Parts: sequence; structure tokens; C-alpha cells
Amino acid sequence: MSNMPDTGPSPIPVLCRACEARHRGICGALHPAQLSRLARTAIRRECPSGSNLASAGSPVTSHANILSGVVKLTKLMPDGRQQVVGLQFAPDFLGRPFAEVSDVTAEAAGTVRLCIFQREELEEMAVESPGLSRRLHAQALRELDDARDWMLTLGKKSASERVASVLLLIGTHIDPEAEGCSPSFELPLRRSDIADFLGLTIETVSRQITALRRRGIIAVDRNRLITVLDLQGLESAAGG
Amino acid sequence: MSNMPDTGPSPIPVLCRACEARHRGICGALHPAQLSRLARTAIRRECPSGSNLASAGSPVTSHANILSGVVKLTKLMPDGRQQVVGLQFAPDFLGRPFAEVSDVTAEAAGTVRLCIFQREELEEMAVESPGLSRRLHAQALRELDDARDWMLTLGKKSASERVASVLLLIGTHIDPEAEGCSPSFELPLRRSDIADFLGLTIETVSRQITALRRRGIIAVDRNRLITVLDLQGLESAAGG
DNA sequence: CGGTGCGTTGAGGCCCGTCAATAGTTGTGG
DNA sequence: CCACAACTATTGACGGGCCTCAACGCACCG
Repeated sequence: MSNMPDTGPSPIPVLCRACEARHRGICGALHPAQLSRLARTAIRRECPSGSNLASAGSPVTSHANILSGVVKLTKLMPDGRQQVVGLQFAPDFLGRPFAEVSDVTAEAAGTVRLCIFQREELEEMAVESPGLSRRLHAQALRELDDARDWMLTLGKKSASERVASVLLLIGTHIDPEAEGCSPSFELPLRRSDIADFLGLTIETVSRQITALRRRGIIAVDRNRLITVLDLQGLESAAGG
Repeated sequence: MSNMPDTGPSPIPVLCRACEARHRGICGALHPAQLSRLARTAIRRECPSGSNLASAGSPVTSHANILSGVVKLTKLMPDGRQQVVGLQFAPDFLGRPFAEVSDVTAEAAGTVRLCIFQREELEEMAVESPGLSRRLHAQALRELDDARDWMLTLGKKSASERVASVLLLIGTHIDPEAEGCSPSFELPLRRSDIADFLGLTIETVSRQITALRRRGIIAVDRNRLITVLDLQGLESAAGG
């Protein structure tokens, strides 16, 4: 693509060498030269738990790759009711290409490390690189699948199935390296976040976690550390 | 794009002249020459109510524009529970570009007229035309927004709010020409479909429709024809 | 230590699901 | 046109699952 004089093949930017997003994320579509260009204006940042990464209704100025951590996407009703509409994990792409405003709020659930791009830079590259725009499209389709899967959870499952489902969801995504469900992991969400994700109350979530514990399917340490003792049991408790 | 000898500007194919999709749908991104190419292999078909347009798990062989009618997207749990995960209206694009299999089932809710493309044809054109692939991307993002909006409905709203929401949703989309909510329209869904969309039972849906009727917000004729008597009332009943 | 945020547990009530009977609608065939 | 069947929708009675309200335990922090 680049017709500038070269002193050999472009090296992969230092910043990108060990980055997960270069393999399974959107940067996998880019040549070293394109990576360099993007890396020039990209900045990495560590966001503490609870920081606001994007607000509903405010203009989108940047996009980012999630390097580590979990991002919580929420929607708010005029009267204050809140729904968590999705979770995103490394190495997901975070942001909304070509959209003026986002109507979801993104918040760090636990510490999150981001690689942040300037909006114009990324969109210009997407126009030039069909591979990149295709990965962005694929990411949108994946999120759409996730959203529709979760609609099934919200519309049809019982409280205990929902809680088992959210544990499976988090367990299978929290470690970007792992295949399948991690045997043990730290919940990035409070009970109230889980409740808002599941369409339940904190009390019901708490009771169902206790029930799973009593049935020997999971163990819970200090309220946040989940150990899956019986994965098959958890899967069947999630109802498919 | 085309470097073939021309006898002047390509005419717009007859098939496409009056088509809604050429303005607001994906075909709006195409030049007359591209339209002609696509129109050569495209076929129009009228699908009777209930026909299966795409099955979960089976390979995707074609894509289509919805010319008229309503398409119901559903997901099925192993034990038979069913969730309607979305409705699509003219001039929406129906299908899943670049995906091997679709995990949702698409079914005609009422008579549907489609303009069907061969999969390879469309995907080749998407590679060649950035405008087209961008419209496909935009459609995916719109569906994602719709899905997340509906997650809020499923997770947080009461039965009466849900029923008001679905009436508003259908009323504002069923007529592609109209601005806002149509004052009167025919429901494309049975009560059981509405229930599966809302995460409720048919009995609850029926009771809530009766309640809206008694409150003077809507009128119902022959179970399917809805007339909105008090749009503000309906909107506030939907809870925002 | 008291305050604050988070999570658990219990008691009671309500919304909506379940079950059952009835009524309305559509299509078919005499 | 009516009779009939099949499907669809409404209405009622009742029970259960989850919400509500409240008290308590626990960890953290000034």
C-alpha cells in the first residue's frame, strides 16, 4: 500500500509486539507499515475501576482496543432504571466506528487497560484497508450475536438459569488465552451489576449464587472469586 | 469502476426503479452499472406467511432486501423455548454477510416480498464497493442498537410497558414511507409471537392489550387491526 | 471506633405464569 | 349459506417465582 521508499520491510512497532489485538483483534488486519502509522498516535492507558469510557449521548472522539480487563456497557431509562446490555473483554474493539453518538455508556468493570486511537485516524485507515473495515464489521456482527443470545436469557430463562449463564459467560471470556471456561476467576462485577445484566434484583442474584454453592457446582471466596467445581453442572444449570 | 466500453451512462435497471431499497436500503450505495450487475442475478419472490426464510444452523446461500412485509427473527433453546430476537421491515437487508452459518431463524410474519441476491455475487460486490460494505456495516450496527434497546425492554420493563413498547415498535416501522407511528396498522404477529418477543405469556399479552383498550389508548378490531387513539398515552405507557 | 459500601438472609406480598373454560376467527366442504 | 373443525384470542381462578422491605454480617477506611 505504502509507496514511500523503504529501507526494508517495516518492523512491527514495539508497542504492538506482544499485543493480543494483533492476533485476534482488529489490528490483525494491518501490515507493519499500517501498524506503525496507527501506533504513532495511539496511546495506552490504564483506567481504574468505575471510570467512564464513553457516555450515552456524548460525541464519540476515540476508539480503543481492550488490552485487559472487562468493560460494562449500559443503557439507562429516563426514570433511572438501568440495564447492562453487554460485557466486552480483551482483545475486543471498543467503540462505534462511523457513528456520531453512542447510545450506550461504557464503564470499566475493574481495572482496564486500553490502546486508544484517534477517531479520524482509524476511520481513514478503515477506508483504505478493506481488511480492517471487514474486521470492524465482523466485530459488530459478533456483538449482535451476543446481544441476541442474551435476549434469550432475558426473555426465557429462570433466575437460576440466568445466574448460571452469567457465570459461564464471564468464565469463558475473562481469560483471552484460555480455551473454554476458566476453572477459577474473579468476578469483575458487583452483585448490582449482575442483577442489572440479568434483569433481576441483587437479592435474587445472591440467593441463586448461594443455591449454586450449596449444590456443589461452584465455590465462592470473598464474594468475588468464583471456582467452578462442576462445569457440566453449571452448563446444564444455564439451560443450554 | 467498470472499464468496459460504455455507450453512455448505464440506465437504472427496470427492476430497481421504484425500489425502496435503492434509496434507504443497501442498494443506495451502488452506481447504475453495479445495480445492473446485481439485478441480473437477483430474483424477486413473494413469500406467504409463515415461510421459512433462513434456518438456524443451516448454511447461508443467499441474502435479500425486504421489499414489503415483516420478517421475524427467532432463536430456539434445546428444550424448545423460543425467543423472538428481532423484527425486520422494508427496506431492511436480510442476511448475514461473510458468515458461514446463521444462528437465528428468519420467518415471514405475514406475506413478505423479497429481492434475493446470490451470496457470492453480493460479497464480491461488497469487496469492490466500499460504499456497499459500509452500508452493510451500518445495517449491522443498527440491528445491534435495536437488540440492545430490546434488552432494556426485556430486562427492566413491566408487562404493560412491554406490550406498549411492541405496539410502538411495530407502528413506527410497518410503513416505510411514514414518519413516526402509523395511526392504524395491522399486527403482523400472533399473540404467541408477541409473547415470545416480550418474554411473556399469551395470556398476559392479551390482558395488557385489553387494559390498553379499556384505558382508551388503542382500539382493536378483529384482534389484529390496531388503531392508536392516544399516541402520547402509548408512549408514556411504554416507559420511555 | 463509627461510617460506608457491599453482600446475605428472612418474611411477606404482588405480578405474572399456569391451568382451564369460553368465545371469536378463518377456512373447508356440503 | 350454514355446519363444522382448527386455530386463535380472551377471561377467570389460583399458585408460585421473584420483588420488596428490612435486618444483619462483613470488609474497608478515615
